[in-house]
Amino acid sequence: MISQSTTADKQKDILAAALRLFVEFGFHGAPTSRIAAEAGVANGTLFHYYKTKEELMIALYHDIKEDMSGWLASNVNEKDPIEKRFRESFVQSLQWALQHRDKFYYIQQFHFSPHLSKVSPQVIREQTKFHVQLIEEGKAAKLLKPLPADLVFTLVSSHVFGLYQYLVDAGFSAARQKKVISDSFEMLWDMLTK
Amino acid sequence: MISQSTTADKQKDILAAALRLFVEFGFHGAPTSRIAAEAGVANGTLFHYYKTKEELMIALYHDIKEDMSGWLASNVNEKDPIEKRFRESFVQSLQWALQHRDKFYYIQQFHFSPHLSKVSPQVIREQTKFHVQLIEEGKAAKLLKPLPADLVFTLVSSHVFGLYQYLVDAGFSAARQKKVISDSFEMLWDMLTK
DNA sequence: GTCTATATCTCGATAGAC
DNA sequence: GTCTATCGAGATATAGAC
Repeated sequence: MISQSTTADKQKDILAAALRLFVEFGFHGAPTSRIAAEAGVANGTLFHYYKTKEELMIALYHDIKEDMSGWLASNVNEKDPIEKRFRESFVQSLQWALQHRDKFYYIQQFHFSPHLSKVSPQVIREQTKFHVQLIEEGKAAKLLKPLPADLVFTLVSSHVFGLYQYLVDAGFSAARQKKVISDSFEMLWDMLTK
Repeated sequence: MISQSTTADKQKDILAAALRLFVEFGFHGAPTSRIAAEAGVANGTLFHYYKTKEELMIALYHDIKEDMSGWLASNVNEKDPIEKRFRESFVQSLQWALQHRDKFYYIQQFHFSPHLSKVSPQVIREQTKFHVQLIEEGKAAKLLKPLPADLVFTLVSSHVFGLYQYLVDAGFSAARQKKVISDSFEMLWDMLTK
């Protein structure tokens, strides 16, 4: 019988504590001792799961990336027409980010750190595949302008990042937020298609 | 007579070494001892100019920001019509970034770190004033769509960041690069005006 | 797998001569 | 202002009992 422990999953606790502390204090200001303490595990336990602090940082990065991909996979319907999938990818990325601000912040923090270089480009490429394929489809269907897919991907991503920052700073109501997201997508779509 | 020492300016050396090491190894991986060594000054000298490591990080941030502002101020002509100034701000921001990659990277690294919170929002606001005013002007002249200036600023900034990343990854020739920047601005401009 | 205890080291920061 | 010398604290990581 497979062990289905009802006790706390220490590994998840460690990742959760690491997320909280890295976001609040940065990689520099969050010692492993404190991460272990806040996760409610012994110091040695942390190093049992992650051989080094950096390994923990990278594992956390991957964990969050998976979370994000899973959300998109289950909120974007592969049967929908291209434009709808495009719109949903955009909207749902923003929704996920707004509902997981710590995680989204961590991704950015990690991305602009020397630790990113420890993640193989291969793996990073893999993560964008979903989006790049959608863009290629859009180009093939003559919906999108004939721009390099990488450029389109970059511009869309930036649009998401920028809009996210704007919405966080503005602190709108949920309804207003939805409207701004929708309008912004329209602008982006026009830019890429007309 | 004002002292015009011809000997090395230690403070500048420290900032230059800090930039190099922070970019390569991150805040966590760049000890003050090594920064001092690489700057060719004694450990104590570093702490004479900057009381703490964080103070050094913040000073470096401001130093780079000033550099960037200075570049824009001297490359965007206040007498030009709005659209030209808009375009020049965009193009020159990218040119500066591409020619000062370390500095641009540092700004981003700092921006997504908890240390940013040590810089007063007042000061950050001040840094965007130049751009926001230009946007307000564009709105008043009915050139730009009637969108919130903060939103426009955010979208333009993101566009610059994204395009920068694309160009760095692509490694085009100078001529090709110029063309992509120009075309991208056209797309952005259409999005914000039509 | 998990804990306690601890080794080893390095870092940021200070003191004080020059 | 600049240097040498050094302190004390706290960091990552390991060893070994349970």
